[in-house]
Amino acid sequence: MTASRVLREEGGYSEKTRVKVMAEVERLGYLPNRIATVFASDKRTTFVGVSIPDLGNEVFTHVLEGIDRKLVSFNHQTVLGMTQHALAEEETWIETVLSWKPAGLILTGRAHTPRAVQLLQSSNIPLVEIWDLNSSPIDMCVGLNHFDSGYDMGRFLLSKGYKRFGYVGTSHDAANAATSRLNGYAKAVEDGGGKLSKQLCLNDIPGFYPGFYGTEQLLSSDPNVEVIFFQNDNMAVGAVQFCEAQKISIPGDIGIAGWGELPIASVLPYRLTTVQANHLRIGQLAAENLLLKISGDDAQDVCDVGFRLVPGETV
Amino acid sequence: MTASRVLREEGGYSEKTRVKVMAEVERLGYLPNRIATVFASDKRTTFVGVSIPDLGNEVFTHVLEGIDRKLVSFNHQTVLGMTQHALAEEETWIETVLSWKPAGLILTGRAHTPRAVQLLQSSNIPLVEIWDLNSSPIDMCVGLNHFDSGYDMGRFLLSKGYKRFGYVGTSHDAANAATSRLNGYAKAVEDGGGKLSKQLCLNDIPGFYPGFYGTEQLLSSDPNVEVIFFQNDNMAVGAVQFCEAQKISIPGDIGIAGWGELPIASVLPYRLTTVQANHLRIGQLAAENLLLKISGDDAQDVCDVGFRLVPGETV
DNA sequence: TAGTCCTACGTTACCGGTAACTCAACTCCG
DNA sequence: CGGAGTTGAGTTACCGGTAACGTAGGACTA
Repeated sequence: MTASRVLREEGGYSEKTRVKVMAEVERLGYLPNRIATVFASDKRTTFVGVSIPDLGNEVFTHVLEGIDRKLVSFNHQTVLGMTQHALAEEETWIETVLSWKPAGLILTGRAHTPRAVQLLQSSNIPLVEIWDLNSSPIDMCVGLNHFDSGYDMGRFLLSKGYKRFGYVGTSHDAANAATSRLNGYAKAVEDGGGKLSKQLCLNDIPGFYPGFYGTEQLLSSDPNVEVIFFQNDNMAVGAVQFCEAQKISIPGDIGIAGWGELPIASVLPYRLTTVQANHLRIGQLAAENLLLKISGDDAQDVCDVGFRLVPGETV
Repeated sequence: MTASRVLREEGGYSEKTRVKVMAEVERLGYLPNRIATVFASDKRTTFVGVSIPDLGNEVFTHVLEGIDRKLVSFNHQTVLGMTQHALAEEETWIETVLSWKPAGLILTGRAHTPRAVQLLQSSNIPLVEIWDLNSSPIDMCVGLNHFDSGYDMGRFLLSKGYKRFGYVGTSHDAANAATSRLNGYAKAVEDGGGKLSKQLCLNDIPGFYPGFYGTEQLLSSDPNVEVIFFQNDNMAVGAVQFCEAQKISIPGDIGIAGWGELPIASVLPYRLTTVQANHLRIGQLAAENLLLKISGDDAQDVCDVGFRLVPGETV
């Protein structure tokens, strides 16, 4: 018991005893069994479950990095969950992770199975839903309004005089955030009297090459599209490469817009039209708020990190 | 006790009892406490600690994805550790993770602090060191020979007639694997009578933009360099963009070579000279071998996944 | 029919910490 | 100098599972 007190620096022991205990620790190469600690006092582990749709989508690696950096600096560990965009997978993962008594959870997306919601509520664990803003989260929420960002992009493109619009995305869509963007975009186009003449949902990750062949597909099925909004910047860059290869002039023949301001954008010879979203910041804020709740402090329930439309030279 | 047996499907109970137990489980919304299980029978958790240098380096997100996919399909969970390329950070992380009784560990890199090695050995936990091949691993190893890949690139570039060589990398270097490549490259250049006239180590992540400004720095300090080998493809693409912006012809004025065959390469209008390494495969193999050891089976101690030099049009 | 085995279920102790309590010795004060 | 408070250390019970063992009663066998 005295050794336990010394190791927890809880006080109630003399310096002489402390030295003796530490000497034994050293001699035995003693490593505490944290499992026993959690078990004993019905505490939680220092694990934080973090579910993201997948790592193939560059956007989420930035979010994850923001989360992990913050968690580590407060002595917590990230337990990864890749849900592959399937709510059923998420539910299974939540159940597993909860059985390990995590300190908290961070979930990407606001949609969950009813049973998952029930598990989360009854577990009473601090929880942050990230990515898509949710004004009534289960517990807390950090994100941005994807619908609005799509709507703003639609209005911006309309203001540039475009009439026939296209969209290319993938099924790798975090909790339908990209679909929200598409919906906002479609609404703006409709409100402004334009026509969303073609939209494509590829069964692929939203990377460079899907942007490349997605553009090819879209243009071959509807050559009259004047501007294409992509799920993210990497896809848009793939599109730009396709157009260059095909001698299609940008923005002369076609306009290209991306989303997310990914690293590739920084080395292009022109400014890509895109929406800037601070992915790292979402991760950091989510982890910060979670840590506040974990340590019993108050945290803001809903955090809107916002977005910024970047008018570029590709439209 | 009977309930415990039913839930573990261990046998030794009647169908009638099983139904009764399951009904109670349902009624109470009972979730087993896995912490108690681990504690009780001195078993291990289903966590696998995975340390990678950082997520900003795209290469490792692929490795991580390979690992996690495999682990999840065998009911294990990934506990992330970003060591930020610091052995001291790794040691701290190892100590923390070990105290949670993980089923196994996967570490990026072969260099560890002496204390870390001692902790790992005495914990007697299945362990895979990945990335750089190590013929005498602590336990197991999956990777490729980075020195050789650099050497081969050096020889290949020599065979193309280059005399003055450059290198641009970053300090974000997984366990000095990139440094091994540089050493191999330098050796080849020396052996072949060329001159490694300038090498740069940027304090940044090995991404597009560092490739861009790294090229600028290198060329301004030594304009006579004829070919540059980059830490990875993303940096090389940044370099290509820099050269296009400056109207420097590739491969006419300068040769560019990357490493790793990253996704961006698939949409470029020319084939980038690079080394192909199957990152996803490294992750999968590492997880596979680890799971074998965890379940008590034999696993290959050293796995060389190899590499393949891709002669492109940029040299 | 007695002895043996098997099945289904129950009992006990234990894993390694810690909360809550007890207690001796020492300090401090009016 | 006696009673109250403080300090450092020890004792006990408990967290929620499971290993190991115990046992009643039915089936099977010699």
